[in-house]
Amino acid sequence: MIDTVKIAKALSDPIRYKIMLMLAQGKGECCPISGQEEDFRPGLCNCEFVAATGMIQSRVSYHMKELVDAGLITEEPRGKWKMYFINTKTLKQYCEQLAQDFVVK
Amino acid sequence: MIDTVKIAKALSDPIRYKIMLMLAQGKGECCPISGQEEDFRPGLCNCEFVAATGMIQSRVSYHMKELVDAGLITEEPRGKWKMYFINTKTLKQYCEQLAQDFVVK
DNA sequence: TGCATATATCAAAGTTATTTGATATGATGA
DNA sequence: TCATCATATCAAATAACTTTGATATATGCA
Repeated sequence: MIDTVKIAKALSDPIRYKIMLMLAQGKGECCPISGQEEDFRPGLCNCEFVAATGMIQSRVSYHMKELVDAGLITEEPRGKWKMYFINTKTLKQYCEQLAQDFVVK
Repeated sequence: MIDTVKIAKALSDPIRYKIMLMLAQGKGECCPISGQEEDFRPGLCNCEFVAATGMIQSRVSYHMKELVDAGLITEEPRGKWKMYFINTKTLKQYCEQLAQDFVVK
């Protein structure tokens, strides 16, 4: 069962929302990821957000953790980088839960 | 245009989420509203939440204002009471925006 | 009018979240 | 191994949010 309030809290910060948007767009410029493989998924590393937002690294790290904890993104180590991917499944479940709780009566 | 982050913030408090659930259920016991009229909409007054949650009145009032400001509920004075109604339109727009921002790419 | 009830607002206190700077961990590559 | 780079974690400071108790406003009714 998803934690609707926790997901809402994760989405309730403008910086985290922007990070989510960047992940959804999936356009990275910083780290060497390729898009030719069979199982390619767009992902971005921590330093991508540092570059794009001007925030210091520890601040980005804190927000990434919040998003991971809420299940909105997943992380995957790649060498010394860590790649992040948006988790559309959680977003879908979140919307479905909202619909069930509030709309469908 | 809806403010997605603001709506998420309004939904990110467990008390406000509970209030929303109560409004969606629309089962009031405190104030004299009838369900026979042609244009009847289920609504609840402030004191309903005070009774159901044990919170003091000013606290409920604060949270109702947060929900109203986010557009998640509407309010309507009825004599000395104020009735609240869930605004499913905003919830719908919120979900649509999430889908557009994060899922549809 | 005067009293009771319902809600709003305010300031102060309490709590939680965010930011920063420093330091630690862990991987890479010379 | 050693230096470098990317990320994580921590403690302290700051900022934002929530709660409370007191008071104000407004309506309804005797």
